[in-house]
Amino acid sequence: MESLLFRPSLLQGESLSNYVYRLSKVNGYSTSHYILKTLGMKNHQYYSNSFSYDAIKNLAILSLKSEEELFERSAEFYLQKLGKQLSNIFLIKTTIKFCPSCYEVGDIIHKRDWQLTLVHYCDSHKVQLIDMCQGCESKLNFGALITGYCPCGFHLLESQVSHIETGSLFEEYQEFTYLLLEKKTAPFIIPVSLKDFLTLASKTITLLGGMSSFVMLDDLNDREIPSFTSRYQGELENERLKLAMVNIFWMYSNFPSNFYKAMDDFYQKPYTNRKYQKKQFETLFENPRFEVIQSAYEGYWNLQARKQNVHRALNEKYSDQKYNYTKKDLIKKYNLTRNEVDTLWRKPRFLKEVTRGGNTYKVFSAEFEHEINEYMLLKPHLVTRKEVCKMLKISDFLAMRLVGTQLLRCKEVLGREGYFFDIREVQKFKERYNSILHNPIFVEYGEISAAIKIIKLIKSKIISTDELSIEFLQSEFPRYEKIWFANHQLRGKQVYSLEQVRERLRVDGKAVHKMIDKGVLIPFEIRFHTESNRYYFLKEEIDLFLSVHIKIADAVLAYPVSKITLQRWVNKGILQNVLEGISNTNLLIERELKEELLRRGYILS
DNA sequence: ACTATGGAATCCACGGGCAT
DNA sequence: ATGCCCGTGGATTCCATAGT
Repeated sequence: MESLLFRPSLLQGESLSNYVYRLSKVNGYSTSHYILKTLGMKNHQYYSNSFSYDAIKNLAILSLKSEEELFERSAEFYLQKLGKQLSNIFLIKTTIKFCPSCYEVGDIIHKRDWQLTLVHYCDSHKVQLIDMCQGCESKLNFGALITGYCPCGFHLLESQVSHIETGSLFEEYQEFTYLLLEKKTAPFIIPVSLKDFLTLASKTITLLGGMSSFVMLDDLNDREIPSFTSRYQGELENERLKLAMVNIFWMYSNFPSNFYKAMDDFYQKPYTNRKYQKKQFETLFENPRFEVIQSAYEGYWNLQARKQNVHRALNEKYSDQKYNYTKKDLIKKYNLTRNEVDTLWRKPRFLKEVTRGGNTYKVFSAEFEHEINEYMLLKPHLVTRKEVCKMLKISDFLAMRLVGTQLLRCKEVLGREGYFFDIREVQKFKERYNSILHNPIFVEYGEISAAIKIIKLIKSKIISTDELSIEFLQSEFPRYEKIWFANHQLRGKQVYSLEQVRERLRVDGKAVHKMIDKGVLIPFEIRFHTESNRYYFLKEEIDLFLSVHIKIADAVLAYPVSKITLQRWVNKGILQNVLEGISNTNLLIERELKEELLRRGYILS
């Protein structure tokens, strides 16, 4: 194989197919057929500017050019640079775009960069590229450029030229893309390479697809941003792709203001669509380069979460993606001892079974992780029962009584047996109730038992500390005593089952269980041999509970105060919500409410 | 000017009914 | 028990108004 007689130099930006076309022309061939045959190329490769390694090698001999500089002009240059995935989206092969002004001059009919769907105008003439026949509106291929005619008979030289609008966002966008093509990086939110920008664009379109355009382009009637995930669609709708690309560019300019505007619109999409698109977009953040966008994006969802506009599950997605922990995981993460971890593994409710490699393992379910967190916070404050006795100056026996009556709560210490207490709770108990515990007036009522009962009444806000006079106790105490502690045996007592309590309180069974867990209701627990625990409640106790508490909705009817104000008082801690963390209903203590209303002058005595 | 409050509007999540 | 649907409660924001 020998070199050709005439070997023109490569022109600025021309595609390799364009060069082969010129090479044939200057050497006097009527078509490119001869050269293509010599190179070992098929016609469709020529049309799509796809040159194999062998073809380029042969062309280098024919033209006396280096293989590198030839390769750079082929579509494979971008295929190599962007990878297959991005090329599939952004590199057009079967159809072409052309510049009518370039075409008139005749030398350059096709440029390599015009194969990219992000380029829409010719940088030397500032003219919009044409991608379809203006006679029949069908797509054009490279063959049409060579012959000069669309198969319908329309002459390409008769194409109308439209100049780019100066000062438009579209112009700004195109200048940016040419900067990307010329240089390695261009300034964007962060300095981006072509590949970075296309990655960003390919993910972003999942958000924008289907939304109405943020940018006005006068030559487009249809203002819905197209999705170009389907390459076929993308090629057919090249003009609309322009709209998509400019919108993507718009979304990240004036960052993050426009970004948030776009996110707001995205949020209006139906949830079922949104959740998949969201997931798709988030794969962008696998690349750490887009950290700035990620933090703005997460900021947006956090804001929505604060507004209660998104599901909690969506919001928590960022905080913890781990679902299960192995023993090793926990030891490492929380610096636990093996003993402590083993204790956790003895609690079936924390554990899940997973199958890995055909074996079944027990793992710690991350949904209970907060319990470990609480334990870690509690750990430094734990004291033994002996220390509690010292602090409160009480006997070991009384300490056990306080535990039995739930006035002091035992804490579990992982990996250790025995009774442990939170020193802060003990301290609080000491400040509030130690004087009562040691008050001589309870001697009359059976000493310690009476003191415990009274503390319990105060804690339940049934009586206040001001009322602790001898006279009061003599007159009122037996009644309360009867209600709360008369006899721990249920025989002969009127009781409610859990089901009945549920009905009386008008709440769900789950809520009752939560109330038991949180100590709001204190049940009698009866353990049957064959069944799980059954709960019973004293009828009087439940009736009392109902009579001393009031729902916000009922309070609004009973007192001259608005729902919102009561909600605010609860939020500020002015009023206590006894169902906090249990139900979404606020249940107030009516006595507390009345006092507050009186204090603020909402009601008179 | 600043704070507290109420009303309207809006969202999500829960509770409860119902079917399975 | 579990899943689904629907009504409703609470949280939040914006806006207007009253009181200081």
